[in-house]
Order: sequence, then structure tokens, then C-alpha cells
Amino acid sequence: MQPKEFLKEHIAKTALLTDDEFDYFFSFFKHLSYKKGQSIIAEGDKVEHEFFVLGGCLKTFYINDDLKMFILQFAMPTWWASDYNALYSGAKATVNVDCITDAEVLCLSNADREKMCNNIHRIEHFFRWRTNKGYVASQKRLLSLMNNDAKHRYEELLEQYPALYNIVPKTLIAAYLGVSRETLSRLYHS
Amino acid sequence: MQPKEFLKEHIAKTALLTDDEFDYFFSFFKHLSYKKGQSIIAEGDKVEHEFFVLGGCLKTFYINDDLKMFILQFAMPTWWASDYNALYSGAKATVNVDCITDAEVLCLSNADREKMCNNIHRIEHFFRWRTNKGYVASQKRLLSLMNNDAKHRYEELLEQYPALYNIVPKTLIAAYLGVSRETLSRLYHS
DNA sequence: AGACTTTTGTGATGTATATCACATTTCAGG
DNA sequence: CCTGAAATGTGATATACATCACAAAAGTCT
Repeated sequence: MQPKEFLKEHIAKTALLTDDEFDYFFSFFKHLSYKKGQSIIAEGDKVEHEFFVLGGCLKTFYINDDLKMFILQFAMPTWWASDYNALYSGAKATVNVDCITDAEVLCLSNADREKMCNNIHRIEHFFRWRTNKGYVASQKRLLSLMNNDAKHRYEELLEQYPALYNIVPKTLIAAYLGVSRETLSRLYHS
Repeated sequence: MQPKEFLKEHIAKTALLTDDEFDYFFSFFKHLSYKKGQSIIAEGDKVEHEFFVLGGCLKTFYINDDLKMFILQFAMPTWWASDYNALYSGAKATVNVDCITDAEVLCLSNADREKMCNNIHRIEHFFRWRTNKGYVASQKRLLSLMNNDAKHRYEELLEQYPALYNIVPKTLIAAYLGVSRETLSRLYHS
């Protein structure tokens, strides 16, 4: 499917835009391709864009002082990714975004999003609901992290994203679950 | 300060409404008072409202199968609370909201919020930014939970809400941090 | 295919935190 | 002010998980 159609279908689930409105909306996106392993946002960067995933898989992650990695999100097609704290506040990135596989994305600047939200009410409606859903998902994950052990969280993750199992190394899955790769390995080999 | 002024100042930080618009906005809120210990939303309820805290302190929490409590949020004045998953999706509540102290709130229905968002663009703008901020805060807490030990999280919490120390029992603070009350007690007595 | 890198498995050991049990203190209501 | 309930402190023990170390297996590139 063409990027434009792909985005259109995604938006249509939350907001009804006329064809003209959607054309206007789409005109602000830049189509970009990345290779596996490439960095899209690195710690310390000024963050001015967010990314809608067309194909491939990104990871959003934080590296602590001991160089340990924590994954906030695996971004698959139709997901959005950025360092939203930095993007919204103007602060430097503390969170990185990388390509786990070759990836195709649509890139949108913060300024353009705000301009569109301001000009077209239904576009603001779309973005409100996108964040509403993200907020609810984030609360759910918080609860799961407090309530469930690593094995339970692992099964939850695979149920939600079966595709991940084949695409991403177990080290990364461990970094998402918040356990060591050794523990994750032992979870399903004993 | 009057509830109306209090809400007006809160909104003004994100959206510029005319006086007429704000009067319209305010007209949808119901002013309610609760006693310490009262339940506002209980597991299994149909959730149709969200609550803006004027005074006092609420807790939003989940009880697991072993009757263990996990606190998602302490809601202080100017904070909003509800079971947003249930409120947005129409599902039954899985999360509870209770009063830790006597509390005054403004109550807004989901239907009225959506009506207002639809009628007045700037109101939708306000709600988009409210959730944007909540989303970013939630991601930060997720990272902290994965990255930092209980002591670190405890200090972080007290730094952010010094008031909590005197208002809420340590058991509840432990339930927010995701540790047992015994462990929390030992953190600052040894 | 061969060489090198990345990923994964697994034992041994250490550590933060949970759980259980009970004592002590603090608080709220009659 | 007294009394029972709620909140807190603290020892003993259990457990999930981390860390370190090294080996095996699987990918990747020229």
C-alpha cells in the first residue's frame, strides 16, 4: 500500500477528514528510509520531529549511567515514535530512537503538527485521541510491571506482538520487560 | 479561591478561552464533596465521569488477585483522576478511585467533555495537552520503575510531592513505589 | 566457505526485596 | 481520657532476579 493510503486508513479510525483536509495533512509529512541499526534520535539531540512507522520496527530506549538499556517501546507499522518529553518541552533528548530492522517512516515536525492542529479542528481531535490511547497503554504497562513477574510480562508481550518474537533479539525483549537477558533465557528453558 | 476561578487558572495555562467560552465550559462541571475514605469509582462500576481535584487528595489504585494494592496516582489539587481506560472505552472499571482525605472535586462526564471538545476547538486543545503531559509523566515513571531501586524512587516521590509525606500513610506510599511497606520502612530506618 | 561478530544458554554466586510473625506506636471516636 | 483499630518497626527466612564468567550457536560480511 502507498504511504498516503496507509496513513489515511490510520487516521480514519479516529477522525473523519475530507479528502482536501487529508491532502493538506499529508503534505507536511516527509517520507524517509533508514537502514537497520541507524539512529533516528540520539541522546542530547534537539528533537523536532515525530515519526509514523510505515514499515519495519523501531525501538525507543533509554541508556542509564551503567550503560544498561531500557526499552520504552517497540514501534511497528502504524505506531508513532519520538522522545515526546523532549519534543513537547524543547529539552534535549534523553531517549533514543533506533531502527531494529530496515524501516520506512513518515516524519512530521512539532511545529507543523501544532500548526495543523490549530488550523483544522479534526486534526487536533485525532492527536488528542492518539495520546489518550498511548496514556492508557502506558498506565497498563506500569501496572503490569508492578504486579506481574517477568514470565507473566513476557507472555503478555508475545501475545500482544507475536511478530516481535522472530524480529528482535531476546536481549532487546529483556530490556523491554525490565529483566536481564539471562533471566529471560531461563524463563523459557527450564 | 472559588472553584470557578481555580479551574479557570488551571485551564489558562494551556488554552486561552474567552469568558463566555469558559462559562460554557464550567457549566458542565458538578461540584461534589467527599469524606475521607469514601469511594468515588469502584472496580466493576460503569465509569462515566472524570474528576478535577479542588482540595484534598485522592488515590487511583488497582487491587490484584492476592488483594495487594498498587497505586497509579495520588491526585492532589489541579490533578484529574478517573479510570481512563474504562472512561474512554466503555469497559467496566478495573481501577478504583478513593479519598485519602476529605476532598472537593469538580465532576465532568465523558459525554459532556466530548460535546465541548467538538463545539469549541480550544477546549479540545486543552484536553490534548492535558493528556500529552500525563503521557510523558507516565513514561518517566515507567523508566524510573525499571531503572531505579526503591530508595531512589522514594526520594524522587518526596521531592516531587513533599506534601504527601505528612498526608498519606507509608503503606500507601509503598503501594505507589511498588515495594512492600516493610521494605519502605527499612529504607529510612537503617 | 571461512572468519568474525552477535546472540543465546547455563552454572555459580550475590543482592534487593518479599513474606511472615509479632511488638510497638499512633490515631480516631465515643 | 480511654479503647480498639490502624499504622509502623523489626527480626528471621524465602525468593526472584542480577551479575559474572564462559561456552555454544547462529547470523553476517567479504
